[in-house]
Amino acid sequence: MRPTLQTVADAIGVSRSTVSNAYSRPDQLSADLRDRILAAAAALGYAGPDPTARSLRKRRAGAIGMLFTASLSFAFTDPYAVGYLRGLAEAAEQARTGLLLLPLSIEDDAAAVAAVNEAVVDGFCVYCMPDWHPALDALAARGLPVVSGQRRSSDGPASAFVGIDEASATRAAGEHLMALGHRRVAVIGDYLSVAPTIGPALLSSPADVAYYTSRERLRGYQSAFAAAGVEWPTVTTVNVPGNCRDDGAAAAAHLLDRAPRPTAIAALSDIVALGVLDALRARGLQPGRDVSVVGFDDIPEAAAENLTTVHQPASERGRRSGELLLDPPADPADRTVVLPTRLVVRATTGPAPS
Amino acid sequence: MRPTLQTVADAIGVSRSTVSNAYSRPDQLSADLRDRILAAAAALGYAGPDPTARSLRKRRAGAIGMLFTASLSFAFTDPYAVGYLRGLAEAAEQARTGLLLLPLSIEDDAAAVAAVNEAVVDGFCVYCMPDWHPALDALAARGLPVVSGQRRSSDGPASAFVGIDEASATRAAGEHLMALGHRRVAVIGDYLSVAPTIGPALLSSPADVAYYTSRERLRGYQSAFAAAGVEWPTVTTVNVPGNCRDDGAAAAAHLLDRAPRPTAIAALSDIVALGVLDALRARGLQPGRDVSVVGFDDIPEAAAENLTTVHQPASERGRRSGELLLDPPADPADRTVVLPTRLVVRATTGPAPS
DNA sequence: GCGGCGTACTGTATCGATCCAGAAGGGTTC
DNA sequence: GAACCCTTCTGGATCGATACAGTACGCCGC
Repeated sequence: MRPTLQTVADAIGVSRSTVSNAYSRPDQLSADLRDRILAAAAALGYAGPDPTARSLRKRRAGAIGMLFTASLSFAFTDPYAVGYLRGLAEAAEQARTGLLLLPLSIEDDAAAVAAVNEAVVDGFCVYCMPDWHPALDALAARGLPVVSGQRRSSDGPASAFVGIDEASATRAAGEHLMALGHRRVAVIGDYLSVAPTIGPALLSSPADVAYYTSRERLRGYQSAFAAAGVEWPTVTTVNVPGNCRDDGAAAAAHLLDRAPRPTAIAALSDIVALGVLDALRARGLQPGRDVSVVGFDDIPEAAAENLTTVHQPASERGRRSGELLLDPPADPADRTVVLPTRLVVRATTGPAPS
Repeated sequence: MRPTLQTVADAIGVSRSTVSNAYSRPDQLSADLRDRILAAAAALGYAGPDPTARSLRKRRAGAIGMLFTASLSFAFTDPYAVGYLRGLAEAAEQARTGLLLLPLSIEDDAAAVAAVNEAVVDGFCVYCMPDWHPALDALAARGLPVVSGQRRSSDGPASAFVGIDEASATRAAGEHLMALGHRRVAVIGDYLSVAPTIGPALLSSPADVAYYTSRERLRGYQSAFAAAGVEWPTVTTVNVPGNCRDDGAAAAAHLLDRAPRPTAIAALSDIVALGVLDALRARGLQPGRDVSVVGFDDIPEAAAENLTTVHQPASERGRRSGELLLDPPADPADRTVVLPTRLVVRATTGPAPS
């Protein structure tokens, strides 16, 4: 049997509490006794207080949980998500806190709920989860502090927000397209339709989208387009099941292989936008001349491929989220952080072809 | 006060055990009673059994710990590490297990040890840690299963290995350089000298390096060079404090700004090799013609920049590590997995200039 | 009518620590 | 030398659950 505090205590004839103090409160006992205790512990192969038991008694887990888009492994394929994670990890590291990534299998909601309920953490960060996901309800039920990047009507008072103004970010991008004279436009994004398939989303309104980030970004485009007289029903929306390059290319095919093709394509993420660029090149079309393309996020690859996009501070978003979670400000007003975004115009947007 | 099992039990006059069974073993009580219990729990705001207490009693944490190079946030800047993490996350997800990233501050060893001792996990994965790091001793003391990518003399019997044959991987790369006629060669890597500074490492032998991965990779180069008559003392070694592009460029400067400069530079990672390429370009030198450069890892950027490198399967390494940790094979022989590597010759190596 | 059996639920022990009120002992103060 | 303090250590209560042996009871067979 593995040794416990009691084992060590018995070995040298002191009380359990004293051994505990030897580890956790060295000022509570003489240096001499402490040395003897640690020596005895080493001899017995006792590695120090059991973290689980300690967590139970201290009511502190020493870790924060991270709830991520769909599949956990997927998070590591998106450079933007990696940037966010880096920031979050920085904050956790600073506070000497672990970072628990939760397995959220997309097919199995019950497993996701179980993951939330079994997580030994002091709080949660939520990032890019569809609004309807049952894990979010489970999370609210646990009553732990939550920092989210998406507002949700049912958010409790313990919930904080760190994010950007998604709608005004895409409004700027939309105005850019309108100013260039584009009138036949399309938008590609994930969670636009319920079914996880590549194809037209047939959205009567952005409000129908059940995923905060996509919904808000669509709203921004909608208002920019409307201001230039381009009404929503004339805008083609295409859904992608995953936020990845291949899906972006496949979705673009739906738009490019029909006439008349749109003169501008707005993707709700850079990864998807890069896929659109692939599709253009495959058809001998030049981005920015034949078809304009806008992304979102400004990941490193976007600069490398000269993609016009909306910049948002990925790692800072993660870092601020972590800080807010680990050290919540007393004033509720400080629990909402809106970070700045900016339109980065590069080579993939240009005047609409006449 | 937050409700507990007892609160719910008292509310409807059953025992604590029965409420526990309602959640964990539904077959142990009538469906009717179970419904009443869950209803009462919902009314009281009880979100289900406390994960910490459950972990203590069940002797299972439901998470695996990850010990990473130096700083946690740093891990997310290296595409190879991200690939490894993706694989590990995949395995964890499959097993419905969380992934706890531990904060290993590089300046503060005591904090790192504390992080290991306080981690509520069922096992650990170790990746890219210097051999001497005290956290590794703390880890061994905890007696939990460990899967490591580096062999260490003090590894316990519970320890498994998933990795590559580092030395033979670099031997292949070294032979490639020798076959191209290079005789004045240099190696850049991290942990080559004790001090975390950019500069010559002054290594009398690879055996002096206290970091498994770098040591083995150097050994491979040493043997390839020696076979071609290039003795170790004539090889220049340069240390980089961090595994990043800028450090690689700065280290290359030490080699390129003196005469005679080496005709080939081997970097122990792609990230550093890409920095070397930057330094070459900054001096108007052409990689593969004026100076040959070899990397290690074969990250996506390596292909994009046509870097000759050694491919190793990043995410598979992570995935196999996770699988081995979560489902340890009975036969100790199966606890060692050596994955294949392969030299990928691209444009940054060429015949030695005469 | 009684043993045997299965189902539904109870109650105590236990997981491995920390908290905290209090006791023992030595030294200081007046 | 009584009162007081400080340091050092103790022991019972507690954190919130699960394990497991045991009880109560209905039902079946004979």
